[in-house]
Amino acid sequence: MAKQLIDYYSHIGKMYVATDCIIFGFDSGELKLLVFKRRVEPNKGLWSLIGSFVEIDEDVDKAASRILKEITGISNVFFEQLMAYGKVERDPGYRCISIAQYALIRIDDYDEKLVESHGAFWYKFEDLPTLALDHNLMVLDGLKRLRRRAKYQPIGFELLPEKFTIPQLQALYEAIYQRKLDSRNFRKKVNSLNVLIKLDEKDKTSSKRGAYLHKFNHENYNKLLLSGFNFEI
Amino acid sequence: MAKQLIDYYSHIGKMYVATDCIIFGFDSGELKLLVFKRRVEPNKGLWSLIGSFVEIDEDVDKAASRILKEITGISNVFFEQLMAYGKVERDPGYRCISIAQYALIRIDDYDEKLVESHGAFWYKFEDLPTLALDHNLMVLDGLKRLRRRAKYQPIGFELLPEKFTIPQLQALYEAIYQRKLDSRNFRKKVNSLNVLIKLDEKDKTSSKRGAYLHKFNHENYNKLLLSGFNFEI
DNA sequence: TCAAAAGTGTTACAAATACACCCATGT
DNA sequence: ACATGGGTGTATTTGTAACACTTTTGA
Repeated sequence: MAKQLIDYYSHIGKMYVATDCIIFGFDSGELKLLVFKRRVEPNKGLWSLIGSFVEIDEDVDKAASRILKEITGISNVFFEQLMAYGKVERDPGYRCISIAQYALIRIDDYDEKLVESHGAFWYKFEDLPTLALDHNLMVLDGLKRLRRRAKYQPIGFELLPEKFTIPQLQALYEAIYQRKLDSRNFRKKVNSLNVLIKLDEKDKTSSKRGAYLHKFNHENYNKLLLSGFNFEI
Repeated sequence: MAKQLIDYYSHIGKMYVATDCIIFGFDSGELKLLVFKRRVEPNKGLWSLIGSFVEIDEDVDKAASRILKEITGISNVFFEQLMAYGKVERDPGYRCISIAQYALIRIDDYDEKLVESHGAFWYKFEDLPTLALDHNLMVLDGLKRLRRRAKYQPIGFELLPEKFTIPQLQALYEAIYQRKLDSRNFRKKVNSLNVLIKLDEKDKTSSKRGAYLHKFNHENYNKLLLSGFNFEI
């Protein structure tokens, strides 16, 4: 089949494969999405996700790493494939299948200049504008996945800076689920996981009293990932 | 970008897109997978999933429907995209990205002749042989997804015939999770969902006493799908 | 009459939820 | 001194898990 089909698409056109990144961030207590002014047709000028064609000698996930590195300057951004979008008419220009990835970023971390030089903007999730092509659909699917995933992996933690406070963590989960959580129950749950190390420092940026900073116990965190885990809140 | 890139891949080779189907079935109390003797290179003669290239003017999910229809003779097989597999070296012949789909079949339903004429075989899940390319990986990922999905959607029901008994339903879940379940707890849970209608008929194929047949209350079932749902067992 | 699967309830334990007040500090 | 967000404990409810016997009937 390989040989007969090496020119499978030649008489009818070409198949393109791209990958697009749904980049979630968390800042000022709000869930945000990184979007870009589109510089190419179709839909030039619209906001869109950032993406790229997949090179012929490049793994799909490598392509996503490459994009994320280019945009954020960080080379170990957490990301995971969402799914492929393969409707014929999804891109009016030509036949292009896009593999959507969702990525979680610690907004503190990323190189702000790089982001700005790419015409990017962090949109609050609720205020998201119409995006190019089928990108709004991708984003909705991405959020659904994020929510589901957050229940059986401590995935939300990927969105926080190295050191963070419990109220910040709670605000993150409130942003993901779009509802208020009870702080006592939340703390109880988080503590029971045994993955946080309380530091002696306080963060006073959001209150006079200050909240204790915490960091990860990566060892326990990894154990937790393996043993399967439930963060139903 | 569309115009500059219309020949993006021309100097280096072509990008192929295929879709492969992980077809789960359930029969004689066991979870099974439909596999095929591969008739084409690479890996000719090995068992493999059934798949096809995606036509240039064909939606990816339409391609999957087409394959499933061809093989099983059924046109409304339940299936869902798993994810795209995009490693460069996944197919040694040429660059081909495959979008894996997982499908659930009521083994009673399908056209047995069609399946046989395609060189297909229902393998017991535990006895699965080495499959072509990265298909074993796809299958493992597919099972993981099936298990996770079965917890928040009554997806397992798709694998059963129109009329089925509670013990059959339980055996199905036991096959999916590969562990014994307590029949009293199982029945309690199933009943609490309010999606089954008990019929007056009995199925006596597996016991002298016979077990009551049930069918779906599709209305309640759909409500359940929407309201989010928990089938932790 | 017996073998084999179907069907049925209760108790113990664990987890989720609901709920309200004092604390520390900068202004 | 007061406003603001941080931090803490208990009681109730809900759901999960463990557990064993009786029923039906064809062979």
